[in-house]
This record gives sequence, structure tokens and C-alpha cells, in this order.
Amino acid sequence: MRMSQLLLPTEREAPADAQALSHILGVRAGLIRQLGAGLWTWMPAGWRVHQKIEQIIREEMDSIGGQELLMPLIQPRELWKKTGRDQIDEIFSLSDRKGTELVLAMTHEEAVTFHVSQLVRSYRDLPLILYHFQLKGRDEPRPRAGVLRTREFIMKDSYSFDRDEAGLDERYALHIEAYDRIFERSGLEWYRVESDVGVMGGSGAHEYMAPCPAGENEVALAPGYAANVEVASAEPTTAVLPDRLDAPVEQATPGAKTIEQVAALLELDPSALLKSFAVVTDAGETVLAIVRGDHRVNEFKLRAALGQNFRPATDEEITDQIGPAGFIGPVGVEITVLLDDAVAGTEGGWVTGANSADAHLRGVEPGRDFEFTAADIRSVEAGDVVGGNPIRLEAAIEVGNIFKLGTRYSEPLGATFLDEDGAERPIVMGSYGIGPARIAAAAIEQNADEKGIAWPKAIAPWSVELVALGKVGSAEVAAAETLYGELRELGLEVLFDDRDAGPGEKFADAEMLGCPLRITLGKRSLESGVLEVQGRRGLVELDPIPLGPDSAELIRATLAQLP
RNA sequence: CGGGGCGUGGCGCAGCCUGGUAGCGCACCUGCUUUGGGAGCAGGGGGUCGGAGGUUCGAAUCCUCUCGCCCCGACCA
Repeated sequence: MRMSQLLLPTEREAPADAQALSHILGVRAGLIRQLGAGLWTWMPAGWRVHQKIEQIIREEMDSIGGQELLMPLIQPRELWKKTGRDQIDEIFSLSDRKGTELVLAMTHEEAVTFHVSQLVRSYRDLPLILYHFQLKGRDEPRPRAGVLRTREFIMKDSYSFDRDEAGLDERYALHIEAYDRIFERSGLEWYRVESDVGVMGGSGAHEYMAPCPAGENEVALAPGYAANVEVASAEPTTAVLPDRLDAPVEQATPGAKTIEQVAALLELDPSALLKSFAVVTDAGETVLAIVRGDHRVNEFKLRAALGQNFRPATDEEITDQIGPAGFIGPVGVEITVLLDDAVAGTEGGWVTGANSADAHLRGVEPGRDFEFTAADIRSVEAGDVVGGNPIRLEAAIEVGNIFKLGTRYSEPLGATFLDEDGAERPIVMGSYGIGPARIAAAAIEQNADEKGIAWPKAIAPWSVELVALGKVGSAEVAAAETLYGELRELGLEVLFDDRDAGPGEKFADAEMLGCPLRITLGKRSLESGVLEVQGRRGLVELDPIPLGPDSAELIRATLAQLP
């Protein structure tokens, strides 16, 4: 590609509203442009990156027997009513001129299951893996960070269809293999972590996480362990508890409502306190969830423990049913108490709210002083231990997920088959997503420096940027033209900077765009007989390449050494 | 949905408080010079100041409403 003909809108300054590195550099390097909130155009260079990522995904999906098709973005709302997902807040709704209600698909479970329900009749038709690359529409409450969270984005989503759970396990394992290879080939640093299966149920789920500062998720990592903090479990650090007492003793704590205030007032470590969090379940029951003072309630785990969704209780409800807000605790209350495992297994004199104003209780013991059900309902903290090793927490972008759906969609949509015995059974499904745009964003975040992007070779918009210095029509530019032709002959993807511009501008643009290898050919090259070679990653000067008939071949060999 | 911020040429910004000819840098166009780290000189083009209404002799500036965008939080099947 000749740069003189390329629409590559680079910018010297960052857009004023950009925060995330991938957002700033994506715009500055001319890869993406914004059309509206969460609506992004991929400019030619950026689209090349996207397509390269798609191609890697396509090859790996095909290698596990996936079949590519394409399903519509616009879908009848009726279909979504059948699975109940038409009630989701994030769904984009529209209607046509006849008044037919339509939605923009957020994912394609409904569509693919609809087709499979019509087309698959027998166990002989299974298993099946179908996938496509298609836009998703999501009315996100808060789009952010460039292409990281948008209202419209392309996803590779695949769906597996099996006769039973064992078949699903096989298809799931195949996807793990394919996904591992996809992220490895993309050149990302990544983790496969255990993830929340959500209210919808499902028998298993993993997420692929790419650590980077702009990430919206947190992963808990230890040698041999990786999980989303939403579901991570670990052994807690030891609580610093005062001695046991024979019975709880009331202690005046005027005005001290927070853990910090109470701990400071009583000169105790926050871990000696019990934090009481009142919630109301969808069924209308008020439940007191209790964790250690230095721990935080994990809403995903709490939801799992309750078996249903919940909301925090209002101050009125707390005052009404438990005690004055800020001074509540489990002793003497009539409601269900869910006690975190980190507390349930210990002995000592805990401190908790006395359910009367300006007072706490010391020397409280679970079991002796209040009844409870134990559950793991806290979020892990850095320093907690898994398998003898302390965990650390890292911000990450979710770049892919795999999910065992079971019969969540096949049952409401009537996707069944006849087994060998002639019995009709629901198809067992899995769904598997990857966001190519997020892979691109993660690659930018993980490999950027002060000069710009440093793409992994596999997804760089071009492998080589050939920078010609000198006036248009000069001998050096003529030599660069020749070399450009030779590189293309070899099948290399070359961006040829043939613009009538100064060297500073060309070098700066090359380093911003971040092709793995930069070849410079100027007057100096003609005099010395060698090309200058720079590896973008780390901005390293590589061995010069003699200018001559073998230049292109040597450049290809040099490129092969790069990451 | 709660909190905060911002809308002035393609990008980044000043002007607004205290109403009076819309400005700066970069980018762009023409010519000449220049070509190894974002060039120099000269000339030039481009903006209903997000939109609507109001106050006023006069509004980018003051008032009201509204739309859009960003950030933090909530949310994220």
C-alpha cells in the first residue's frame, strides 16, 4: 500500500475526551474514528487489523469443525419473547413501516437455535458447531474507552449443539483448544479464568482475559490459579481478634457508623469486626449478609448463595426490621443470617452492631450468640492464599468467553431431536464469543510505548513499513520504488511511505502506527549501500541489510525473527 | 439512573466573568526554498460559536429549555 494514497488520519494530539491508551492511540494512529457515543468507524488501517484477527479466529474455528454462516442483525421481537430476553434493558428496539416489532440482536442464540430447531431432527445430525462474525447491538448504559465498550460491535460467536452433556463437554473442550490458540497466535498476554455463570444458570463458564490498565474486569492470579474476582475463592488472611468473652458486652460507640470509625474508636483491627449488609431478595425476604470488617461482599457470590437476585435494603427497611442503620448486627434478629466462610470457621470475640443506636457488641461468637448459614460470599483480596501461594489482582479486558448453555435456549425454542430410542430430547448447547475489537485494543494497551503502538506481527496492519526519504523523483526514492516492488513480489505486506514529507513526520507516523519492521531508504543508503532496519518493539536498531537484489529476501528473513 | 465536566473551522484550544467587527497553534490550498526526526518565507480558503426560545439597539458572551459528548459510580444474560 502506498501511503500517499492511504486514508490514514493520524493526529499529533490526543483527542481531548480520551482516557484509555487504546482509545488515544487508536485515534492518533488513524485506526478508528468516532461517529457517536459507542459508535466507531474502523478506518482502513484499523480494519486491516480487525480482519487479520478475524482470519486467525476463522482458521481456528474451522480447525475444530466449525461451519461459518451469517445470521441477521435485525430480528423479530417475537423470537426474543420466546426466551424472555426481549425484556433486557440493553436491547435496541425498532419497528418497521408495517409496525412489526423488531430488535437488534445482542447475540444470536435465538436465531441460531430457531434454525437448528427446524433443521435438526435426528441424533444423526449432531454434533454441530456453527459460527459467524456479525454485528451486535447493545444499548449500553455507558459506552466507554474507544472500542472497548461500544453499542455496536462485531463478535465472533459460535454455538455448539449436542445430544447430551458429555457431547457438550467435548465441544467445550474443543473451543478451549481453539481459543487458546487464537489468543496465543494474536500475540496477547492472556489468561483463561473461571467466570460467573449468571442468573441464567449454565453448568460452566470461562472467560479469556487480557491484562491491561484500561480493563474493566479484575482477575485473581496465583501460580496455577486464575479466576475472575466475581467468582474467585481463596483462604483469607488471619483476622486479628480480641480474646473470647463469655457473653457479648455492649459498648458505647457514639456516632461511629463505619468499620473504620468503629475500629479506630475501639483500637481494633478492622478484621475483628463483622460487617452486616442487609439485602432484600426477589422473593421479598430480608437477609443479613455478614463478612469480616476488612472484606467486601461479593454480589455475584451472594446471588449464587441466595439462589436469586437481590437488592440492598433501604434505610427504612433496615430500621424497621433490624435496627438503626450503621449499628446493625446479627445478634437477636429474627431474619436469615448468611455468614461468610472466613468468619464461620473461627473463634474469638467479634465486634458487631448492637442493633441500638450508638452501640456495638464485643465478644460476639457465631453459633453461640446467633444462628447462621455459612457461605462463601466475599470478594478475595490481594494476599489471600490459593494452593499455598498469595494471589494478586490484575485489571483485564474480557476478550472472549465460553459458556455451557445446556437447554436454556433449546427448550423454549423447541430445538429437539430424536435419539436412538426414538425419544424426543432437547439439544444441549454451548455458546462461545470473541470480540476482535477488544483483541486489537488489548494488543495496543499491552504493547504501546511513548512513541505509539508496537503491534504483534500476527495482527499488525502491515508487516513492513518502507520509509523512502528524499525528494520525489530522486535516486533514493527510485531505489525505494524498486524495493517496494520486490517486497510485494515476495508476498510481504508492505506500507510504502512515498509521501512528499519530511523525515521527522515519516518516522513519527511509522512509530505511531507500529508495524513490526521499519526499513529506511534515503540518500545515505545509496552512499553506504545498506538499508537501515528498525524493529518497532523496543525501537531496536537491527543489522543493516545490503541494498541489492537480495534485499527483499533478507528483509523477509529479518521479519521472521520478530515477535 | 446518580454525581461531575465539556460543546467555538478537520484536531487541540483562547475569547464568555465585565454583551459591541470571531481569534491562536497544528492541519489544508498556491508559489518558491527545504528533505535523516513532526521544515522556512509569502499569499490564501474554511466556523449558522451544538440547537431552540428569550432579554437587549446589539448575544459565542446574560436567562430558560433542549440535544450531544466525556469522566466517576450504578449497570453489563
